[in-house]
Amino acid sequence: MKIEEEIRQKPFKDVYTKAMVNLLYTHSYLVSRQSRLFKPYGLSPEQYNVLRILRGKHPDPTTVSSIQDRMLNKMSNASRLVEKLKQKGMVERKECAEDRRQVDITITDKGLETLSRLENEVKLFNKDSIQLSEEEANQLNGLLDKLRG
Amino acid sequence: MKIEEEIRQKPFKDVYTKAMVNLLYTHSYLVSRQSRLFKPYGLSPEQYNVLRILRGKHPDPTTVSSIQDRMLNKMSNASRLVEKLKQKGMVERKECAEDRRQVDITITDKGLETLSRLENEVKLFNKDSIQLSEEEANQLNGLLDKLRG
DNA sequence: CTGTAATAAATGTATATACATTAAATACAA
DNA sequence: TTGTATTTAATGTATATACATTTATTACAG
Repeated sequence: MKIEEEIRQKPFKDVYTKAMVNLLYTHSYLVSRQSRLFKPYGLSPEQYNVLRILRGKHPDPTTVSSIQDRMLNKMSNASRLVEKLKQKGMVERKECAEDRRQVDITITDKGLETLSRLENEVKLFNKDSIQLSEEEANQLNGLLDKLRG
Repeated sequence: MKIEEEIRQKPFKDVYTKAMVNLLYTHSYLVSRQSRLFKPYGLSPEQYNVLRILRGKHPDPTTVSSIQDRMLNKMSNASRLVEKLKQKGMVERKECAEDRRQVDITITDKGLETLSRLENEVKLFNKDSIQLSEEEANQLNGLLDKLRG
């Protein structure tokens, strides 16, 4: 459905304002769905993302600041997200030997199992949530990459 | 920059997962910028959006549920956002005569003035934040509308 | 070496999202 | 008309974002 109908608004005067609103609205649509997907696993979308970052380095650890760097939301708070995951037994934390300011985070077996149980479901979910052909999805990726300048 | 570089990740195996991550990342990029834009005016991005909804109906009032309906984030909480705007003197609240369950919200002169001071700046901001040609921005809007099914 | 700057992580606070529950008013079927 | 269901708004709680500040450690200029 066109964005103007979805939020019951009169047509936008300029295409950039419309694109901004459209991006915000589409994001909300996707994240609401994601929350429902992850809920049965006791994870939020951001916690899931942190687990994926950690799996990418496993069995090597990742420092908190390196997690922050790779997070989708740069303004988020890796320190607190890691704490939540630790409470769930999905990550381990230990002081970094070479630089005692840093903290090494490693994903646990439980974390890896949770990711693996989610893997297929997430893949289907992503395809199902994005009602585009592969070619259109590629186009979208190109436009988003360009958009950010 | 390509999304894989921005979050230092290996290439995505499927285009839908890449599009999902790209949308989440681009949203975060835009909202972080928006927060900085609105901050000097004492508004959050969502509060600004609610003010715009109210201006669309002004001088008629809008009920809380109608605001909720038009919000970009359907899971948000119009009731609490209205309360914040009321504390800033930008909206008025009064019981609806025909249906006493409902509450009529009206934007105040102060709210209208704030929007009007922001108008040009926001327009420039949107164009500046979305580094696309008009044609590309139209394409993006089409893809986002289609994506949501 | 010493002191200052820079860096890493944690923490504090305000706002917002996600979702469940409650309270009041209204609609509507029996 | 009465009782049940529905609707509207408010509220409670957990999580996350945005940003400032603090604390500990390391880097590095003098």
